[in-house]
Amino acid sequence: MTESDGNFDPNSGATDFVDGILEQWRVVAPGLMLSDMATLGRLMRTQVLVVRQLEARYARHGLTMWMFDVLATLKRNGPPYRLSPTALYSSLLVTSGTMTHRLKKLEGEGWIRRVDDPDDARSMLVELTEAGHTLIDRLVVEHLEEEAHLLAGLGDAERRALDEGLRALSLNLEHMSQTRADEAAR
Amino acid sequence: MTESDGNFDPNSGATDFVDGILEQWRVVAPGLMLSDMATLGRLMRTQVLVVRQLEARYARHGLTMWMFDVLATLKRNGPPYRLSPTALYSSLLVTSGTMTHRLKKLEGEGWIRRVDDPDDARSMLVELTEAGHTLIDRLVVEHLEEEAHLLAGLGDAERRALDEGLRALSLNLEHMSQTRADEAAR
DNA sequence: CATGGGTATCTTGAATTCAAGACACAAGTG
DNA sequence: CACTTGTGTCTTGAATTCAAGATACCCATG
Repeated sequence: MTESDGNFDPNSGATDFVDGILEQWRVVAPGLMLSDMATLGRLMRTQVLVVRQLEARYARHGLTMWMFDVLATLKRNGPPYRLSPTALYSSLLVTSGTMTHRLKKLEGEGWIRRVDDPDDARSMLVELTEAGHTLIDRLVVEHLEEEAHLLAGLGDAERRALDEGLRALSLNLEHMSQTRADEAAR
Repeated sequence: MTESDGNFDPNSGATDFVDGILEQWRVVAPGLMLSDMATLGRLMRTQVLVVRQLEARYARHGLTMWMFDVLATLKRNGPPYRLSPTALYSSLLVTSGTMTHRLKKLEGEGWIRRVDDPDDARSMLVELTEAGHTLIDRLVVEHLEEEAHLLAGLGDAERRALDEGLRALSLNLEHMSQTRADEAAR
């Protein structure tokens, strides 16, 4: 109970990396409201650690996370397993140029194929090849395994708190960027 | 209540982007355990959205997030506001090469300075300049403002769940990578 | 004090990403 | 139909990152 500011106390005994950071700030700049920094700092840090674990898993097959992301997006959209580059990069939060590059690589590996869009001469459609299907079907299982592994150490209450908290944040942020987009569109 | 699998239900009415993804998987590949994917998918996505907001804020001053990270690390460590490159890149989860590049840029802008370590001729020490102090003192306040803004839409319970959940995940992941590091060191 | 293993920093080259813009086609308006 | 505006994809150049290795120095051991 060494909380002297207006920050709330996340009970618990063990301290993580971010706790150390907060303690440093309290010394150097007393009086700052640090609880938001704590939460978002953990978001940043855990994201990096999760990415590292997942990347290590994909690397066993000579793959990277972005390859999984693209193939999984094509797969989960269902038959005919075909999407436009625009749909892909919008869904994955990257730019069109990034997607062009990714598709070139994936096509070179033989996991996707590009076909002309019959309804729009500007557009291409990207679809999974047979090899692509085989690959992503296997990878999804491994992906879920690895994710389960990453969360396996959490208790039931923690697991639930994490899910509810992230869900709330997700809805909040999506609402915010939606609002921003609407404003920009006027 | 359209939950047919063994996944638990995070109550609530509104659906976020990840809910849509899960629904697609349920159709294409029924029977998968998707709750872990949901949680970690939200972690990934919210991280990107948070980074975008913060970057936009730094950009007002012609800065980027990694600049803030380095300067803030130097500041919060307190007098004499001096750290080795190794301490910096370890703390920030980047490689030594990345830190070399960052320090070169920051030195060019006049926010840090490199001095020889009197105790170890292999080492340099990086310290904040006067300009660096002025800059980071101002930026920290803005940073906290922006973070508060990002979390402002959350209710009390959600806010607390997010914090506790991320804290548990953080401890769990740090423990995992610690274990891995120990094993590798044998 | 020689020497072998360990540490700290930097360099190099490749990969990935983005922003900005080029270009072609689409679609609505008059 | 002509024209303006919007959309979809790709190209280009710069920035950032990492992995791997080079180099210099530290330190414990004999």
